[in-house]
Order: sequence, then C-alpha cells, then structure tokens
Amino acid sequence: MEHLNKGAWTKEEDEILTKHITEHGVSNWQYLPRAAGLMRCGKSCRLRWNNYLKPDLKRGNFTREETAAIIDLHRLLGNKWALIAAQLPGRTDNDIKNYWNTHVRRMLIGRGIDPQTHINLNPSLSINQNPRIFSTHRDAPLMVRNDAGFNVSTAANRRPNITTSQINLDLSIRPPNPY
DNA sequence: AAGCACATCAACCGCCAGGCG
DNA sequence: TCGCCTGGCGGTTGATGTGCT
Repeated sequence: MEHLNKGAWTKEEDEILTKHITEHGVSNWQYLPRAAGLMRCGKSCRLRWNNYLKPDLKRGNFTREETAAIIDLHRLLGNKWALIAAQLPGRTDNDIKNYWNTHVRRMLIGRGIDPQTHINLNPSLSINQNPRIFSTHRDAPLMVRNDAGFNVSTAANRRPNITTSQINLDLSIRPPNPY
C-alpha cells in the first residue's frame, strides 16, 4: 500500500498536475496521478483540477448578478450545486456551495427568508420597508431588475414570478470540455 | 501583543449512478 | 443479470485568516 499525500496541495503538486493535464489531457483519473508522478489519489487530482486549476475558472467575489442567479436557481433546483454551477460560467459547484453556506444562507436568514424553501417567514418585512433587503453588499442595495434579467426584488421575497425563460435549463448532453 | 471567536474555503468522505465485462 | 470500477455529487470537516476584546 503506497503512501498518498492528503491535505493542502503544494505549489509543486499544482504545477505537476497542470503540466500533465495540459500535455496529455485527462482520460482516467485513477491512472493520472501515477502517470504524472503525484502521490495523490485520482479523486483528489480531479477535485483540485476542477475546483482550482482549470484555466477558465473565475476567482474572486461573486457579483450581484451571480448572487441573484444563484438564489433563483436554488429556488428552482434546490441543493443541486452542479446544475447551478453549469449556469454560471467559470464557477464551480464547490465555489457556489461554499458561497451559499457562508454568505447567501445567512443573508436570507437575516432577512427572514427560509434558505431551503425560500419562503418569507416574516412577511411584514417587505422590501419597501427595508430598501436594502436584497442587497448582497451591506452598503449597496440591489436594483429591482438586474442586467442578467433576474427580477431581484422577487428572487427571494415573493413566490415564484420566476423568469425561467431567462435561465438556461437545457440539460442535454454535450461532448466534454477538453479541460 | 495575546487570546479568543467567528468566517472562509479548500479538501475530504461517503454515497450513488452509469458503464462495462 | 450481477458485480466491479470509475466519475461525479452533496455534505462535512478542519486549517487558516480576520476581527474583536
């Protein structure tokens, strides 16, 4: 039984994995770490690549449009982070899950909205009474309709009025992205 | 400056579904 | 049909960072 590294990835491991995938692509995650010379399991490599090293990933803060989209999609899909991530280019399911659990959940709870059902538990607290109610930033109230077409004012406060036509819910199968 | 509490997020774990022999 | 293997997903954990006292 060979020793496998666990825990945080080092810069050197990142470089090895990136170089190997850039040169050879991915055919088999189980085989890849051995071929690349990494003391990691395939699962760990896949996760590291998909969540951190892939070149088309967005890093940094979520925009207000992204946040509104996440809330709308979560109401439609529930905790289907992979499906939600598929609608947000450059964002991973792990990113979105973390963002939901650390920011959005608390934001909704703070506004009297149940984050699982999206039901307003405190209807007396309306957007009119609290103009910041749907701001994702403490100091920056959201616009009622954002550029992405999400009706932000209805995103979490009222029941549906969902602009699903503006969300791409096409789940058809396509050839995998080479990365 | 030190200690503590809380927030963040990278990474792991367990489970499940699909493919294949 | 069954069992094994692999990839993918969602939930959870733990290390690290940050802010407060």
